[in-house]
Amino acid sequence: MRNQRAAIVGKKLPAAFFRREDVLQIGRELLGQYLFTRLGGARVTGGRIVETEAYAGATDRASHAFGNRRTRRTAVMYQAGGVAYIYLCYGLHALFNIITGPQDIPHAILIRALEPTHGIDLMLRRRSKTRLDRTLTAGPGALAQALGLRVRYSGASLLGNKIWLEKGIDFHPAEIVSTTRVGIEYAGADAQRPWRFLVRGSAWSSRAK
DNA sequence: CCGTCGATCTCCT
DNA sequence: GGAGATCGACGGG
Repeated sequence: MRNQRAAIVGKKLPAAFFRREDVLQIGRELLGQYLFTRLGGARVTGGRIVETEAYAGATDRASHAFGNRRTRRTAVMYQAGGVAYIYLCYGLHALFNIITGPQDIPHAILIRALEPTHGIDLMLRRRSKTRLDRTLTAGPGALAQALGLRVRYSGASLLGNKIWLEKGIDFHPAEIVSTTRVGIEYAGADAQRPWRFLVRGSAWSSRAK
């Protein structure tokens, strides 16, 4: 009942959504879905996802879990889908990922941008901004900061009432752009895979090169 | 508008 | 010792 009450705009995405094997398909389907947080207080913050990147676990050179590498940082990637993987990038920025697939399959989806819809004033405060524009939540580091997502929440369930997803828009394939992922030039042939997904024409996407 | 650069944690060589 | 799933400040055109 508590979880029902936590829903803001629609039904929560269930464990079965996250535990499917096809990380590329989930990466596409996450576009248009709502991501919400209620962290450090009563206020809900979030919006509709407009940009994702899929990381295909053991076989993907761009993945932290390539070759089934296990470190303290990446241990949560091996849990069953539906938990957060949050790590520190360049020593500064928390990057938020959704772990997908069955247990021991370390698939992850990086959430790169969203269209803010809820708790915009609190997100502005977390980002030390006064005006709402695309820089509030465009780019994975900016998005995580706006939502209050810190490394300490890595491993948190996405099925509870602190961090969760809800049903939003389902886009037609023609409304989705797929292109190469950002910042993984070291990944050889995997750097060329079109595993970054964007809502076509969205004004809220990152402009990373 | 664009390119450059510093910040500074985790993991790898 | 070096690089990285980044961002924002700064200086030049």
